[in-house]
Amino acid sequence: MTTDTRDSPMTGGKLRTARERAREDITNEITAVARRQLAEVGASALSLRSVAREVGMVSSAVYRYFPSRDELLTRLIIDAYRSVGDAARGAVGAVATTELTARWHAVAGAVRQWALSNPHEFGLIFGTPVPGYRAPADTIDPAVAVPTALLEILVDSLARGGRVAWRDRPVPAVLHAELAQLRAGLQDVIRGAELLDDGALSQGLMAWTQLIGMISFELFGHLHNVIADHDVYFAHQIGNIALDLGLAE
Amino acid sequence: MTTDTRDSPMTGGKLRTARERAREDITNEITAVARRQLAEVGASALSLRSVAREVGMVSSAVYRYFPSRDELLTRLIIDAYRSVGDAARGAVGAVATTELTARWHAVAGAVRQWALSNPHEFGLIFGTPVPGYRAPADTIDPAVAVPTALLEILVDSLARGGRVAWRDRPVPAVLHAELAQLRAGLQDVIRGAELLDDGALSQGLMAWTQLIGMISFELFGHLHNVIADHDVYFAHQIGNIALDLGLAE
DNA sequence: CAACAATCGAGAGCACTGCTCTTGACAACG
DNA sequence: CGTTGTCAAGAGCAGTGCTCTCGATTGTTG
Repeated sequence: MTTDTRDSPMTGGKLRTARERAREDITNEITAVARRQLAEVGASALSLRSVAREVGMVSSAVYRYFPSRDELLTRLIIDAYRSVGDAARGAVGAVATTELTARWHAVAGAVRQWALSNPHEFGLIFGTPVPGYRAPADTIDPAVAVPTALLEILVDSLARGGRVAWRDRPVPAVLHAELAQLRAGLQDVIRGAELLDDGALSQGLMAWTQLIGMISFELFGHLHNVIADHDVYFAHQIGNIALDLGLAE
Repeated sequence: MTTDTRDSPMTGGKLRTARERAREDITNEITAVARRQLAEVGASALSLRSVAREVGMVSSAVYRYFPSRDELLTRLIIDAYRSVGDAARGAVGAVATTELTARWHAVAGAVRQWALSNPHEFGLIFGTPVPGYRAPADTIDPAVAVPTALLEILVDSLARGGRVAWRDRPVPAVLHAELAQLRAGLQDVIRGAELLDDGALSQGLMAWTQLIGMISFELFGHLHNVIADHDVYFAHQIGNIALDLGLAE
């Protein structure tokens, strides 16, 4: 991505000499330092001035690159989504495609391990939203990586004859319509998404909620005085969820 | 509670004239104003100075009543737990004890409605923990109200012959021991807690996680571009969870 | 009742924050 | 070469949590 120099549609294109390249470098350095400090002190205590100090600039100079602290946080949110998405994809890739239960455990465990290793980043994206939180236009793309990885497993399972735990409940019409729309949107990103009938899609969303919910409980201290060995508890519950999803052997 | 004057064991007992009574009044007023501002601007933007201003004091005076901002927040956390616990108990009390599914829907809906009405308080207790977060010594008591209400329903169901959705999975020994300890602790607060076998207790914890997880997703914006009609989605998933719990008819 | 001790509200002050504005230096482009 | 746009630096503003000091009020005790 550094070789190509022509092919400039209009404004961007080739890296416009020092200025433009320096700007990108410095922007990256600021976000890198910010990410480091975020991991250390958490989002609420992250100080733009402190980041500037570590980078070696004065605080007002940072505003040339980020219009506000919230925009910096938004950038960190995007990075965090990308990071956890990469972790999930990497874990899935290390397991045979046909080993559905193993894949489910792999992605769930990878997300949890990522969260345990980066608690403040997890809190940033799954905890209380920051007040001046940026519109999710740029965030939605990387945010869907984890649920996509989950639903892909479910789709593969359905394709191989797996059936979600049956519930003899009618799906309300309005929910049916919503799920249909969601399924249509998923077709662009998941091959075979049409296999996700209402029950499967609901259960898939539920599994995603359960995964993040369990990690949140563990990380935010709600398992205190409830469960001490989080590892085995998590693994067991994740196994139960796999049964709910009816992952095909 | 204002009539009695004797009966002082040693230090506290009767309200020790003006000083002590004024102190309690002012403490309550500060927390009341803080709670109001919390609901308005959220925890991260809650300013001790702003609270002091609204109360009519100077900021340093507030420190006579709360040693730090974090202690004020801790107090608000306790209040929030109490508030949501009251909401849950109130909802449960309005439903016939034998209507287990209705009770489950009632408490789940009550918690969600409370969260929608008090999003910042929900974020305070179930979102990213505040950095200087106080030891949970005072918070555990009111924090168990909601899960207790849930497990009580499950216990009643088991007593009436209900059976949690069966999963043919062995429970690891260490988890079995943990659940036994948890069950022992629950005996003090839930009559019949011994009916909660490992599977039921696991599923009960899972239901609690699902409930809070779903509300978190809704409130923190993770259902954006996923599900638009949160009401029907929530109700449907809560109904599915009821089936998992095997609530007896 | 008077003297002492504890408590309280107010004010000043410190170090810090996000953010704005101005100033002077440098690079890019005509 | 000169003009224009970008940049880092500094000063400054309003706000924050928190500490300390200082009178004033209240409670307790000799």
